[in-house]
Amino acid sequence: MEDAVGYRLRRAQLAVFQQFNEAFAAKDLRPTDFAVLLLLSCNQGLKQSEVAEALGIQRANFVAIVDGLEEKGLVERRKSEKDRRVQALYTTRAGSDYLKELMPIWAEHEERLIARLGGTRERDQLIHLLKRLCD
Amino acid sequence: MEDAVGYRLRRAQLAVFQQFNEAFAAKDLRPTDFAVLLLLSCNQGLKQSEVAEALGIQRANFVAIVDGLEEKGLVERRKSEKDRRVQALYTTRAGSDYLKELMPIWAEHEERLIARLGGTRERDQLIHLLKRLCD
DNA sequence: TATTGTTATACTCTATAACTATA
DNA sequence: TATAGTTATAGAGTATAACAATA
Repeated sequence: MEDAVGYRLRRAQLAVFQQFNEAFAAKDLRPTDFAVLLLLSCNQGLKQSEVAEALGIQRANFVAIVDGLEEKGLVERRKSEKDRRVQALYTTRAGSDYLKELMPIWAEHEERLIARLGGTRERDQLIHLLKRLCD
Repeated sequence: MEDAVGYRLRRAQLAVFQQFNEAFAAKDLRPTDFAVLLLLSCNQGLKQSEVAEALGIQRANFVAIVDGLEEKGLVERRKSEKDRRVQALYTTRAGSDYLKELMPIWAEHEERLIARLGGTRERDQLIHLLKRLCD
């Protein structure tokens, strides 16, 4: 039981998300919001449904998340010219500025995790194994 | 982003829990229910709050879980003689019989995960790393 | 017909405070 | 006064179906 993969994953995820929330407490930002900003910053113009799928969120539930980020002025929806059905997502200037503030906090958060794991080698191993579970 | 520890943990947990639910679909059993049965089978008489804490569930939310298992006749609450405040939890005969049915399904589930990871060595590595994140 | 985004809705999970009975 | 279990409740998160606009 102690060594059940699912149980261990759940406990680890709980611990890591809690640490994330503590690190970002002053920023009023959920892990998902951060993930959207980070994803868009490297992939401007992704379709709304592409971002949702990339993060494992159903498109119906993703609407409110984008609404929130848009209200905060961090993200912008633009109707695609090629296909008028799709909303292409972009970070605003404010959004990318905000992300620049967040990156050091995130880097520190990841460093703390690496320290717990015992080093970057161990972190890489972990990521590798976690990816295998998702194929 | 692809390699953020928290993101990878979330995706992996989602995938593993989904596979668990598929494996146990015919059994009408959630991961948490199974965890309670398994934990009690090796630790009869644990306090309700001890089981809750062991599973990372708040005692207030754990009440309904025990209610459900008790209604199904799988688990039993007994007031402790030493301390009349505490509910000691035990699996019933039906509960341990049921668990015996579940164990092969669970074993198969874990085997599938081990296959994905590449072997038991990799599984042990993963468990080791996940435990480190929870200290 | 099929797809994208959306709305509405229900269900589960989680978090918090307050109550009770015991200690 | 403190603790174990309980209740109530509000807030997230998640799942599903149906609709409008567009393809």
